[in-house]
Amino acid sequence: MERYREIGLKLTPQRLAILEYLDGNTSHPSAEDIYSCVKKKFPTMSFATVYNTLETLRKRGQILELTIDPDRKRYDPNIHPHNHLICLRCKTIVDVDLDFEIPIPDEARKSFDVLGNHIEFYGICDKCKKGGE
Amino acid sequence: MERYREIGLKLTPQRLAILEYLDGNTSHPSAEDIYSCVKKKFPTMSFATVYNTLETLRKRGQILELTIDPDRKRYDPNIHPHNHLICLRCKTIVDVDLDFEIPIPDEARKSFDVLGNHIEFYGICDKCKKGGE
DNA sequence: TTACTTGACAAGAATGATTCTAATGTGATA
DNA sequence: TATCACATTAGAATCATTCTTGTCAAGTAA
Repeated sequence: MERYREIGLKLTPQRLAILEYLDGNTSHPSAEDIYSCVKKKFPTMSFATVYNTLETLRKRGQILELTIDPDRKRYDPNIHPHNHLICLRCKTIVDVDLDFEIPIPDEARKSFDVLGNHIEFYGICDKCKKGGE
Repeated sequence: MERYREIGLKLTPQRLAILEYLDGNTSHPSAEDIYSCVKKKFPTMSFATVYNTLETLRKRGQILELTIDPDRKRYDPNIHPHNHLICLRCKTIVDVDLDFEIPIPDEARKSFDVLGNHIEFYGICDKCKKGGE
């Protein structure tokens, strides 16, 4: 946790609660998920604090902002290169840790500095397969 | 264009204008982009019509809804399997047509019906590289 | 060609995620 | 322990998207 102070973050109780919630969390929570959980401990917690903290962490490369869910942004504290699989029905996201060798296409390199890539797998999870029509 | 009638779409002038705008369009427009262009021809065009039409096309597999842009949904009339590269600054999206063999990981298959995948490349485009700070 | 039916359209309100504002509070440092 | 830069709060504002309701028109069949 000290590493956060080292990158110039003030460690407020609210931030620590958010960091603790995120630490090791593989549920790819939304801002709302984080807010409603941390609010239990800090009833005066504001949505703005959640968004501010997430943005600060993102800018310092401590979390990933995922765009795979069409309804809302999702956040991932695992910053090692990995990929994701989302259920198109319930929007559950799971990690896909296999490492694929994706060559950066010349076509792309011509006019872009390509910084990275991310593979989105999509499908239907078991739960939705059984429950849903 | 007749193919749209065949899949049960009523071909209204508004829809034809939207379809014409999308046909061969590789700019990955947002709903706003589509609206503001088509509105020139149909000044009474409503946003709801754009969204309704896009949703109808999507449900029938005639367009792709892209989630790669964190700010808004983007639409792609090219439904052949392909990937995308986005500029993190200006959100320009270009097609990456190379076909990668992405094996569906067992880990994922265990608890999901995996239906497909999509690779997002991200970087900075030449224009932003020069213009931006 | 006409009338019918179903689905599409328009206008604007509503929703909901996210961002902004302005006033107040507080870690970290010296 | 005082200071200051930055964080927090509450609530308003924004903006993409969806919904509602009344009207209209494409496609079909007579």
